[in-house]
Amino acid sequence: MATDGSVRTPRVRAKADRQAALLREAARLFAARGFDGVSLEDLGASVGVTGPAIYRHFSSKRALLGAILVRVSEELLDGGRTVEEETPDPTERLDRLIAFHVDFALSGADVIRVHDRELGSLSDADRRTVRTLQRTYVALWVDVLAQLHPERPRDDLRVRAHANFGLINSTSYSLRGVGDALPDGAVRGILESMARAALAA
Amino acid sequence: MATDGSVRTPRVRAKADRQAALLREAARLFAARGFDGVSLEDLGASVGVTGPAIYRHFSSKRALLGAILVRVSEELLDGGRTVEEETPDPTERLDRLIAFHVDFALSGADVIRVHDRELGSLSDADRRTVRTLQRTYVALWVDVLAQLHPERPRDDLRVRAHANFGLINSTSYSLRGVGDALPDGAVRGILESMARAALAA
DNA sequence: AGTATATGTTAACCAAGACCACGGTAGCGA
DNA sequence: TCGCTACCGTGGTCTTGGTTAACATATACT
Repeated sequence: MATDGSVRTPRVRAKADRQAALLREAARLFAARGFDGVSLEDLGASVGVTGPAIYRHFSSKRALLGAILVRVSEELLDGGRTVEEETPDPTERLDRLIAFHVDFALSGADVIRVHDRELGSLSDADRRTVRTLQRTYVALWVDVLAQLHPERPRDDLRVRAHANFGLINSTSYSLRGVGDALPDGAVRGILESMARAALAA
Repeated sequence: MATDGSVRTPRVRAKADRQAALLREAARLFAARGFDGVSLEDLGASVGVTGPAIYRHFSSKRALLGAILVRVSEELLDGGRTVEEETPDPTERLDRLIAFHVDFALSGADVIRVHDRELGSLSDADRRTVRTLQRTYVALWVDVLAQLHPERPRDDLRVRAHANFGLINSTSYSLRGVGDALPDGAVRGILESMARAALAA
């Protein structure tokens, strides 16, 4: 019998599934109506349980938001680190960072939207964690940019990195009812070329 | 004696001042803590008045938010229209639109932040109004871009316009504790050159 | 001066919603 | 089969906060 953390029985799997469903639905609802705009009752209903049942999976509503934001920040940083390790050449590394971030923004628009919208609703501890992960991710971009533009001060590059995120993350806003008219992948190409041009300017 | 709408006496001026203060403080607080994160008591206190007193100036909390967002959307559109009328040449017009929007974002970071964050907290009527103003403003950008890139479909250009807004509006997020290290006006220059490059790509 | 009106205050009212306590049920090992 | 435990539903508590009601005051016009 498995005494380690592997899946043991339908019971634990069911629990894991429900947790995953809660995280997914919470991201969707928070993105659409905001953290305060979603009641636990609503959230529970959208995964087929009542409100208080959520406390079997998360210790509070804030903790649930924390789980979402910490996870997305980690995924972002992990992806960025992978690119960093695999791509020594700065020019190519920047390209791959852009591609990764665009991909991330397009596939997880909900989560991205919550990410830069509901930071203030976090517990202090979670907010510190997320902020640190974010800062590290930004630093990773600033490092590449510093290699490509050694003459520019780091503060300058930080502003550019943030502007770049704003550009790419715009999809989480604009795709509401527009992007569907464009062929699949077209948005990706547009954003990548715009980001490259903006960062090279 | 003035029977028209002009300022008559200290009374009306005081009222106008208080209204203006409320709008200003509300924008600041909503930007910092979100619409639901600010109570009328908080807001009142920050202008030297109790919570319920706000009802002498606005019919509801939502109406107050509506006033902020409608006003900013109108200012944006007005500014855009002025540029449109005064600048026939497309290249120059785009440059001036960029300069105007950057200026707007830098001077009214709070309002910008609230603008693309709390649209969902509006009454239906106000939301329609704001959306219409927004659409018109976007169309104004798409028109210029269409002159410069006649071969591109309008949906393509709309995505570019939104990405451009995301880029420029990023200041309302990133300036929290970064931008102060840069000389005044440096951020403006960075954003303008990035926006130009991104839209030309 | 005297009255009406604009603007505030304080004290309720009320709904929404996060969270808790209790009881039931169903899966899991013996 | 028999408990044991995790999970969930129901009902309730308590706080927060928007909104209204009743009352006070100062201003502005007659």
